[in-house]
Amino acid sequence: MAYVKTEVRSQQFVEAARRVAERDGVAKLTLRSVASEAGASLGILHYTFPSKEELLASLLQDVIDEATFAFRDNAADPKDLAATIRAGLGSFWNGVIQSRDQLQTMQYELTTHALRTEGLRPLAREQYEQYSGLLRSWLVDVLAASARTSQTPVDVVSRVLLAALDGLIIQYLCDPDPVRSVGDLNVIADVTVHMLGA
Amino acid sequence: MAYVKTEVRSQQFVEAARRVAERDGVAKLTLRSVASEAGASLGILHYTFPSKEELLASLLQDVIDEATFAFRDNAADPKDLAATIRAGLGSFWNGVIQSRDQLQTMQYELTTHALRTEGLRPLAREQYEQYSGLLRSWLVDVLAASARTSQTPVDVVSRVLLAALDGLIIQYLCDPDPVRSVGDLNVIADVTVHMLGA
DNA sequence: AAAAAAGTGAGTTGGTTGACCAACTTGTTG
DNA sequence: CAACAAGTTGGTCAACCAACTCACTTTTTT
Repeated sequence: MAYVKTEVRSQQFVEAARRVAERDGVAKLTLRSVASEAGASLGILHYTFPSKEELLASLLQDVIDEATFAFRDNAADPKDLAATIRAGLGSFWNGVIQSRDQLQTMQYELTTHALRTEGLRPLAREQYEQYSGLLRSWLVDVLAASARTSQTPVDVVSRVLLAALDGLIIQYLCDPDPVRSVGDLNVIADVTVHMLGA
Repeated sequence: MAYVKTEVRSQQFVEAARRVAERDGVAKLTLRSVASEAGASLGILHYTFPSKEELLASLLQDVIDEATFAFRDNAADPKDLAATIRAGLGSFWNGVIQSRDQLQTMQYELTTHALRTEGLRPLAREQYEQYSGLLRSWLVDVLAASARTSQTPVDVVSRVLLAALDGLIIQYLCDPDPVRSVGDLNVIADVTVHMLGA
């Protein structure tokens, strides 16, 4: 095993942990499985992450940091706010459908695990603050592009929108029907426009 | 341990399993912990449920069967559909807030577990069909009371509403702020009325 | 060249887990 | 009431697990 700075090694382990958690589930993530996945010895894992909880905290943080909804790709049309919203949500949903289900499942597993683990609970909160924050800034941009202000507070809209998308993902995981989910998504888009007050 | 029919024993174990899963998390639900919780020996548990998966299937089925949103308590006001919706969702949300968080957390744990377990996956689907079905029939009743028809297909409305509520629950679990959540809920109520086409 | 950092691999401790079984007790039935 | 089915018991099993130690080697830094 090559000699690299702990910082780098740490990142490698986090990536290995992510693969394991995604493939086998958070419940089956053990230090051994992670070490094996990373092709490293158990000793060095323990050297890098003194405890399993610290590894999981880093994994969750990594998942949080990575979250960047692919909204910005679509240029905001100043004239048609509704179309911009629809396009943004559409490209987001494409990402969800294309990413294998296991990634989404892992996120819920991580969240519930964090809720059950005293030391990780703040991260669960941070996770959702990050998500709604991303949606919020997207909405702010979209509104700015069409020189409007929202009727409902943007904070509220972003949280409700996040909630709807979150629930839609769960339903999609339980019954992966692309047609149905896209139909539901369009209604969510309409409803979002309505909240913004069009 | 008294001799009782397997059917009864089975129900006792499911109840014990529910208590354990709720209190300690699905991950910590072991045959031993369930047997101990039920005050029974490990052997009789294994006799009643030949495998852990069968026990979990029964538990999930039990959770599904139990689901009855407390909507019907509020009489539908034929004149004010919006108020009826708001009242219904409000009483539902009261139930969520009053029920210890752990019950909700357990439901997500059960769902993700079912998604990861080949034999249980159909139950995850059934779970969400049941939930959206309950919302659907409530909406149908509410609409009927005010002699209206929905602009958006009721199936779609019930799924989107379910999604929003589901997501709201997760956010509430991660950051239990009653004031914020009730504010968000009211927006969801408005949006629901909008979907129905008022 | 010395010190510090990174990595190794084997081993220990003290557990938990799901599955399984032989023997036993109780209930039921012919 | 004998026989059989149903229910119950305590214990065994092999596998796995997290956490940690330790003596040691290799690499990097100073």
